Amino acid sequence: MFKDLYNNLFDHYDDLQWWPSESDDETVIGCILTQNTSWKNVEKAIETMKKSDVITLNDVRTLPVDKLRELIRSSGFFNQKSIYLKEISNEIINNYGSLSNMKGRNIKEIEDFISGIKGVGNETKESIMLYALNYPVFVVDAYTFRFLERYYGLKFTRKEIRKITEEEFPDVNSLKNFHGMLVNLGKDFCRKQPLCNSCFLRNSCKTGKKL
DNA sequence: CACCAGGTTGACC
DNA sequence: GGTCAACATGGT
Repeated sequence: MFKDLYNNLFDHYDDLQWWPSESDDETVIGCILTQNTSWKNVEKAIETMKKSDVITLNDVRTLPVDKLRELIRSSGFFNQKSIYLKEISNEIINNYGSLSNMKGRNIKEIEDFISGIKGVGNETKESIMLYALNYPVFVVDAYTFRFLERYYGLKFTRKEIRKITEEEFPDVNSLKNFHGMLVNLGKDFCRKQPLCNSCFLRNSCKTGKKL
């Protein structure tokens, strides 16, 4: 169902090598910080953290929450995100010791565990599963819902999107790239006409933006 | 000035 | 089950 779409996107974007980060720990941190926030603001926050040598989940775990809150200020929602970062770092380290110890386990066990962490909703969970832990889980975000509805003229539920994508693209690299391409597509078009079929995958667009 | 960004929570129905 | 305000910074 989505294979043609994937191939069309791939022709334009190629392999995007998502998620942009230098480590699995940083991926998890980015997953929390990017909640309803532009990636630019997240990059600033991560840079600020790095300057204070806060790089790993264990660094986050041992840092006082007040200090952490100031480091991530630029990412917005810093009061709740600083708590979320402390929560997920504590949970992962206390229960598994590290992210690498969570890899290769029963997928449902890990998905249920992550779901139980405060501050981790569906999309954050899916992002961590796919990009930090390499489980074959598709990430369904706001761009995905908006785009698929316009592109196919159908409304999809999260469950449906995950079922279709995970059956059609069982390899994690395709799932990673598919989500990354959809995010880039969402950024390349304005919100009011994000999916503009008349311009999708063409050189010009009525909105004035180009793909 | 208004609106949005790679969402989540808790309250409410 | 679904809906909704609150959360906060930085860019356009």
